[in-house]
Amino acid sequence: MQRALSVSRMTGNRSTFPEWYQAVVREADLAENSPVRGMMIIKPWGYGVWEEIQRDLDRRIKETGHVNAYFPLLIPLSFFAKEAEHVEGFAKEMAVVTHHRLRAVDGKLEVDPDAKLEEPLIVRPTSETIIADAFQRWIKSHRDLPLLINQWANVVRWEMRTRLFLRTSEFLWQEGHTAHADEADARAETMRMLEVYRAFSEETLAMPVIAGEKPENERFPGAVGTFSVESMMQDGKALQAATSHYLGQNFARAQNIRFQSAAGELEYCHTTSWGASTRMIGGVIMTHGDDDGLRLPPAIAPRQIVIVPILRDKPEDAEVLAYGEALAKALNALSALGERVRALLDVRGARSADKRWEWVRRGAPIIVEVGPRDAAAGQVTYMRRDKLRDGEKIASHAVPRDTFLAAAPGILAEIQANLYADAKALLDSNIRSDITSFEALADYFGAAVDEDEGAAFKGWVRAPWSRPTGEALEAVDARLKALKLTLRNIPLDQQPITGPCLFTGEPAAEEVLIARAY
RNA sequence: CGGAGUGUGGCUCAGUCUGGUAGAGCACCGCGUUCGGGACGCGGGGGUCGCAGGUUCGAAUCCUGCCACUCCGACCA
Repeated sequence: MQRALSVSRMTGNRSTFPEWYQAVVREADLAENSPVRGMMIIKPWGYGVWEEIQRDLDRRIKETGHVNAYFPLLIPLSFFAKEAEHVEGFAKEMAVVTHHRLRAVDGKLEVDPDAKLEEPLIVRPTSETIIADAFQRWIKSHRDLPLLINQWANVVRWEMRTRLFLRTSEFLWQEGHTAHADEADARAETMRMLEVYRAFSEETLAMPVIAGEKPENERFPGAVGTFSVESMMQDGKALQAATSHYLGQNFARAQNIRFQSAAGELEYCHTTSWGASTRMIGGVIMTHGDDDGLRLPPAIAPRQIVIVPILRDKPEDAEVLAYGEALAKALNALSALGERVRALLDVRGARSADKRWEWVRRGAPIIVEVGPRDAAAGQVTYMRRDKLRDGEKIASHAVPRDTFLAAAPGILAEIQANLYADAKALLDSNIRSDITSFEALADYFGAAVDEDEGAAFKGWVRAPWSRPTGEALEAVDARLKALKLTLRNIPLDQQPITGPCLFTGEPAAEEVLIARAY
């Protein structure tokens, strides 16, 4: 039997995992590269997934008291200079607009030197500075606080090396920006949104994560504290799925965001920012995909149930189509996972077998076939994308139509839960906390760092450490880098410390998560 | 920006070493037989062989330069 993908993700050869990933993106019709280097075209099925992600995450953001607004795409260069670490962190990847007009010379367009901008404009890599500028004007009194704003937008970061969804020069995201009267309130906000991301990742994306604080060398430029949710991909590498930052008063001081307190004093606000992007789609692919293509959690599947009619260019086709239409209508009237079921009757003129496999590759959670026999018997034949195969055989189930209608919402919920359980099992069984020395760490991940090193799957390590800072932390980072490892985060959910610091031998303060990362 | 590799119909590639009328499979279009587990037959459409120069009677093939893409690093959501 021919398989959906020409490459398998689990061949034991590490270099094929990226190939498998690319094959899924292509075969599932999610996105493709564009004429502009590093910028992707998100195709309708991929964008449909993003719309479901937006819808669910937007609801969670609003339920926690935030409102949406929109700020400009272009930011005056001088705004970035106001926060030293911030500009330093983004300087190397900013796209700059310097002119506002072209002119035609000998039939060719060129930049008009007379149209040079007084001040260059930056295509936003993130919007802290332009939003801070607005906050500075909006906030006068403690009664204006907290100010809780979210923006859905695109941003541009001129990346050297890009990968569809995981790292593109332009990406779509939401960025939350809030201002508070004091540190405690701002820190509570930072943690509240981290929890929103945790819940969203696990409940909606079916992607288990470990939430924690980033070590200081991994902080967002300009932040006092950065927190992340980290997810384990099927090759064992970690993906930072979302981040939440406590910015202290850094941006408030840089851009003069002040309020008059109840006591009449002028005080600087404490601000936060937090974001999640189209990268999460890459995470979903690498968490749930298999050798037949994508498997979508029902919560974010643009179509949760796809009905493929078995047609034969015969009079009985009309009956099959009518049967299918009625079934789609009945399914769309149901609710599952807290919202309306999204079902589709695929009436395109392609062969049934081709359509069926296309939906398998795209990851539709339930694929239903209705043919003359089903129509006559009042039944449906369906297959579940989470359990597509029984060995080499496709596992399909024929049940009475009413039975299926009654069961469908439950099956969708079960698929959602199954995908999560599988990913959770991978995560839980691949975090080692029995590594007690740096040598053992190097041993586990393999001292060799050449090309063909990673034959075996390597998970993550939780290890005690003394939370070094400054140069001591840089030294730790350098030692890890030699092993292609990074500090992911310091899990909020700490386990008992098992020994001294893995790096310094000093008494350990807490556990840190170590992994190879995207 | 470094290292490696690849550029030939939409896709995957052969052909390049050894210069001599541009090919295959898949996909696409038409007709027919099929269709309930990734169909088959017959017929068709589609490529200035990444770009620019050079060598040659003749270049996908040899030479020079450039460009793009992929993978691996550095950077990062």
